[in-house]
Amino acid sequence: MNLFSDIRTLVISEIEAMMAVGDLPAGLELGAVAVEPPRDATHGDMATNAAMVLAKPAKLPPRAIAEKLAARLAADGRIADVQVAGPGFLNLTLVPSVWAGLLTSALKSGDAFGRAAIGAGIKVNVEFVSANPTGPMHVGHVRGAVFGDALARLLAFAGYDVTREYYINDGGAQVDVLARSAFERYREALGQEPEIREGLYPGDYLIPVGEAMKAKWGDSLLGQPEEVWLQDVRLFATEMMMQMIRDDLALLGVEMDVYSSEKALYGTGQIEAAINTLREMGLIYEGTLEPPKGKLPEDWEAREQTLFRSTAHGDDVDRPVMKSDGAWTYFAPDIAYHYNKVQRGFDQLIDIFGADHGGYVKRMKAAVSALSGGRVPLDIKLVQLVKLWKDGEPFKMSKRAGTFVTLRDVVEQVGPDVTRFVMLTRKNDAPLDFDFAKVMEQSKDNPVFYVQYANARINSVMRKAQATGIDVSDATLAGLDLGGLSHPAEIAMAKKIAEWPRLVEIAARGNEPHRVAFYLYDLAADLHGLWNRAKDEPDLRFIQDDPATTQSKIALARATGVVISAGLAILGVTPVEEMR
RNA sequence: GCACCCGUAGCUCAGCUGGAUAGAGCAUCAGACUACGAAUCUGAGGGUCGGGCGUUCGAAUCGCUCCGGGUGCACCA
Repeated sequence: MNLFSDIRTLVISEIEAMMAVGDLPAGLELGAVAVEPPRDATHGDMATNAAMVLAKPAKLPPRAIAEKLAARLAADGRIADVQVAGPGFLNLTLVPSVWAGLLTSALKSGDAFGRAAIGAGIKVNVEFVSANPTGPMHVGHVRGAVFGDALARLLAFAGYDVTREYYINDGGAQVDVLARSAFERYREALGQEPEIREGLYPGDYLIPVGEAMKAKWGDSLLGQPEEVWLQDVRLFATEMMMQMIRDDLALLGVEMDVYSSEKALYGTGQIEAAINTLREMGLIYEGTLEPPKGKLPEDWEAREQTLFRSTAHGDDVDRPVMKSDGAWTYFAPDIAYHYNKVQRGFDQLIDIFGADHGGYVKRMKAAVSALSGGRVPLDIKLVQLVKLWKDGEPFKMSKRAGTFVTLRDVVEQVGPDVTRFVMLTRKNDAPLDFDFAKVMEQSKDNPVFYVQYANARINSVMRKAQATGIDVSDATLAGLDLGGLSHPAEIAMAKKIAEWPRLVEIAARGNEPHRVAFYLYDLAADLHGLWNRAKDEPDLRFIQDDPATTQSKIALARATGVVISAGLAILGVTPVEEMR
C-alpha cells in the first residue's frame, strides 16, 4: 500500500475527468504530475504540482486549474482539506482514518509492507565484487560486495527478477603469476627454500595452497619446467582462491547466484562471436590510435590494431580489442561476457566497479549498447574508496609491512551487521571513512546502533505488554480499529511509516540502497522522539492502563518495527531484539 | 591535454524524474531521568549550496564556463 501513489492515481483520474468535460484540453501528458510529502508539515500531508506542470501545455493559468482540481479532490472520502498555495501547489490534508488504515495495512503485510511492483518481473543482472582470484578479499572489496548485495536485495523487494553475478578474471596474466607464486609455496612445502621473486604474490595465504599441491601431486612436479605444470597449477590455485573468496563473501552474508569465468570464454568461440557481431555492424576495423594528447608515454609508437568503434556509441576514443601480437586485450572477453549476459535474456544490466575503473564505463556501455541494439540498458555504479581509521589515525595499508586489512579482519572484528550498515551510510560515489573504534561505539553517533536501539525499545515494550497478559500478536493488532491514535506525534509517526513504500521505489529506481539506511535512521529518530516525549505526556506512552488503548499504541510501535525489520533486511542486517 | 566522480553549516554528510523558508549528526551553548530501556530526547546559534552565466512559473538539482580536490587515460587486467 503506497498512499502516495494511491493519491496520485486519484489526482490523475480527476485530471482525466477534467479533460473529458472540457475543463482541460484533451491528451495532456501527465507523467510529470507528482504527489509528494511537503517539505513543511504545516502545508498538509501531501502536495501535488499538477496545476503547475499542466499550466503551460493546457495554456491556462495554474491557479485556475488548481481551483477546479481542488474542488474535485475535496470530494474524495480520504481528503479532509485542499488548499491552493504558492504558485499553484495543491496541499492536501487527509482524514485521520487514512493513517489508521495505513498502520493496519503495514501490520497485515508484515515484512512485505513496502514491497513494490515497479520491477514488474524485469530481469536484471547485478554484477559485483568480481575480485581477481589471486588472493583474499581485502577491505576495498567489502564496500562493493555490500553495496551490490544490498542493491540486489532492494531490487528484488521492488519486484525485479534479480541475478547476482561474479565475473572471475581467471584468463589473464595475473593467474599465471598466481600459479608461479603457488609453485614456490609448493617447493616450500617439500622442504625447499621458496624464491618469492619480485612480481610474485608474497602472501602467506598461498602456503596452504602449496601444502595442498604437495598432497595432490607429491613431489612429481618438482624440478619440472613451467610448461609442464603451469596450466594445472593455475587451475588448482584459482579454484582454491575462489573457495576462499566464497568463504569470505559468506562471512559477510553475500551469496552469488552465478559465477562466470573469463577463462571459459576462451577457446569456445564466444569472444570471436561477439567481435564478429560487432564487425557485422561495421564497428570493428584495423586502425591506428592517436597518441593521448598532453602527456605522451615515453615508449609510444604508432601501431595498427584491431579497434572497436566505441565512439559510435558515446565513447571518446575507439578501443583496441586485439594486441599487436594478435592476442585479445582484456576488453575483448569483457565484451563477450556482457554479450553473454544480453543473450541470456536480461532486460537490464548493472555493473559495480571500484572508482579506479571509472575509465571503462563509457566503453563498456558502448559495447552493450551496440550488442543489444540499444535494448538493454547498462548502469555502472562506481564505488568509492574506504578510508580506514584506527584510534583517530589514518590506518595505512601496506602489503609489504603486513598491515594488509582483509575482509575477514574487518568482519571478525566488528561483525557482519555493523560492517554492512556502515558501508551503506554513504552514497556509493562518496568516499567513506571506516573507523574501527567508532563503528563499535554504542551511541547515537553510530547509526547502526541507533536504529537497532529503536527496534530493541519496540521489542521491549511489546514484551512488557505481553507479560501483563495483553495480546500483541500481529493478527490481533492488524484487526484493531486504530482510530484512537490521534495525537499529532502519533500521526507524525504514521506518516513516516507511510513514506516507506515510496522510498523503496525511489531507491530502487535510482539503484541507491543507501537511501534505505538514511530513512531507517530518520524513522528511528521519530521513534526515539516519541518515546522521550512520553515522559512529559503520559498519554503517549505505549503501555496504558486500559488494555485496548495499549493495544492500539503497541500497534503503532509494531508497525514501526515492521518497517525497521524490512529495511534492515534490504541492507542485509539482522535486527536485534535486545541491546547488551 | 582529455574523460569521469566530487565541491552543501566549523567538521562528517543527506537532499526524491527541478518544487514552497536547504536538512541531520558531531562540535558549541541551554535544558529533560522517583520514568514503557537517558546507550535517549528537547531547544538555540551556525549557510554567497565553490564562482559566474543561462534554461523557466521555480535551480543545490538541468546546460555552458571557470576555480578547487580525487581517479583514470594505446600495446596490463
